[in-house]
Amino acid sequence: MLDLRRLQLLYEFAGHGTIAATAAALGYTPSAVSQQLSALEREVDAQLLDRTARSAELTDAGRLLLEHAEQILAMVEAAESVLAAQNGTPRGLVTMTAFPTAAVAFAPALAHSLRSHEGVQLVLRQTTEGSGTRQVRTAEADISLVDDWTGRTPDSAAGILRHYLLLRDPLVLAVPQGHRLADPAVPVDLAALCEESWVTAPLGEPSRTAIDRLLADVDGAPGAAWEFEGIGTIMSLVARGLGIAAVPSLSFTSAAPGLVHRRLPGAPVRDVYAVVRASSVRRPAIDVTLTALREAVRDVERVLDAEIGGAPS
Amino acid sequence: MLDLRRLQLLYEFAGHGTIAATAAALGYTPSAVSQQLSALEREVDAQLLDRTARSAELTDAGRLLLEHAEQILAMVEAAESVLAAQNGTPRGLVTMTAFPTAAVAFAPALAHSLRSHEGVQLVLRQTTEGSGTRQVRTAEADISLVDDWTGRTPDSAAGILRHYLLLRDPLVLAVPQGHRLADPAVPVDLAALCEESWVTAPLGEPSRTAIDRLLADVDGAPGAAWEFEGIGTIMSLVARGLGIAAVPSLSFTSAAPGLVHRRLPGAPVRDVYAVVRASSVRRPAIDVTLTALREAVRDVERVLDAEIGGAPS
DNA sequence: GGAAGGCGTAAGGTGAACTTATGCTTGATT
DNA sequence: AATCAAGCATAAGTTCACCTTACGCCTTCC
Repeated sequence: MLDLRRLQLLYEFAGHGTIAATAAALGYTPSAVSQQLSALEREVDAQLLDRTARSAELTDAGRLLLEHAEQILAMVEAAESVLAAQNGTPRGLVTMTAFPTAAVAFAPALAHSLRSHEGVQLVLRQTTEGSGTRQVRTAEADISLVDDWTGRTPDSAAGILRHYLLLRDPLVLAVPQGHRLADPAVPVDLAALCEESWVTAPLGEPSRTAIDRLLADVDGAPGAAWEFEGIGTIMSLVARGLGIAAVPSLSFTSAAPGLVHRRLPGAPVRDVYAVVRASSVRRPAIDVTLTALREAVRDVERVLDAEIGGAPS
Repeated sequence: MLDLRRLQLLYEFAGHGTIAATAAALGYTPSAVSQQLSALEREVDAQLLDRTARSAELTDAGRLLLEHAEQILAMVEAAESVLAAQNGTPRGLVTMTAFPTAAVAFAPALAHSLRSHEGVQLVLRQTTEGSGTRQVRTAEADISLVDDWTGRTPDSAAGILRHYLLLRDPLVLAVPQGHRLADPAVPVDLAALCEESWVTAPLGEPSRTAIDRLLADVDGAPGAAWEFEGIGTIMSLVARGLGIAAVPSLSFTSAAPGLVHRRLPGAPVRDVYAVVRASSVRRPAIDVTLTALREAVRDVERVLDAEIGGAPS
């Protein structure tokens, strides 16, 4: 293994021309320089200097090594300065997963908020139902956006995980334009809703369970004519007049035109959390991503407020 | 100044994932690795590892430094292997100067002989009258080809310089095709030559002095109708029938067609030397160039022999 | 022909780096 | 729940590399 200090010495020697001058320039004795250059020669097993009684100059091999040394030293210097320059500024790869609605809802605002941090590279991936927390635990992801319909504050697994509440996302009614309920003047009556044609998520999905519960409170059930997977599919079918649906308000960030939303009295609300390992909270890149996430949430809330009217309680 | 061994340690750590495994792989104790990585952190003044009680992993800064370290280490390795690979094989820049005739005469054969030494880069430059030796002394050139009409062996300046006799180059007669003297059967009579029309170099040039001396021996002088500078010019004028000329035989390596040569009885001969600093003889690149030069001389002699017939005495 | 300047080697001291020893924390196993 | 094993950090000691001092050799300049 070559020694950088000796390469530096070779470089300085090439600049000064004599061992004595090199030593003087670096604050060493000539003897030290001579010994170190000899050691360098032993290391590369080649004669680097042509030594006479009163002078020493580079051989061809010395010049060859010098060329490489200059490149290497320049690269080392570059590495040092790069590291010094962005000491403290966040940087690195952040892997984030999110349930589908959140992924599409926050992605644009997130990208915008992170644009000022050039060194931070974000990978955003959709998760299937409920695997987000596991992914954070196993370090498959650094951050995961998860939703919770129970309203209980999640346990943070003995301090390993940390949960940040991002927003509360109520179920709202989606109706096609021109529908009777699209008129804001018409009150939303839960009991009457049961008579409508519904487009719903399959049984077992949290949002389906939530609307079933709500209507069960008034002793009804959605006229579940159509069951489809995927909020996007459901919304587009509603827009085409197939029926009405109950969807989380977040879905309206990417709603097709021709859709009207109505607030549902007493509607269930889901809590949207960011899950992070406690150990990675200190990482500047994670920290920056989390604040960017909160910014993105504010952006989304502002858009939803303007569209749906009135912040979700 | 960063330390390469520590960068290597960082690199190995990144590959093994744990300090203990890194230590085991390199034959160190875990303590040593831990201490050295800590030292590296102090050097760059940044936290490179996220250390917990039972694990340690790279931070973003660590990964950043790792990227640079990989490049640097690769470059160092390349430098080492390059130096090792051509240890002993000649290499480097060789600067050679030569009086004009020799430069054009030897250049092609030299280029051919040096083709097998990829690392040797030759710069060949023409010199003006008599400056070759000075250029070698002052290290403006490594080798210089000089000519000497005196026949004395040159002094080597107290061992600093070294002279190698390359060839003896006689003055020959150049006549145009169709000229009376172009017939080999016609004997060359010095006294009769004085009646010819001559193309000569200007007074003071060694070749001019030489022919003047030769003809003075028979109480004559060239009918110097035309004086021109440059052997090439003179030869081409002779080829066009302007007159005859006496030129060193070397000039015929690049003679225009339509020229015939005749040997001059008792013609002066110049000695062509290669001058080198004694200190640089040991340089492999110089050594290789000198042997290539001798090869080139043999090539040129062979060509001249075939053309002029009979080696110059 | 000294004197000076430059280079190399020998010997000695200092500091860095590695080892050994020890303790702490965490995750797994019984 | 307790013990064990694994991994990391720190403290102290030892070894070795590197720098200095001292000295000799050679060349060059006055």
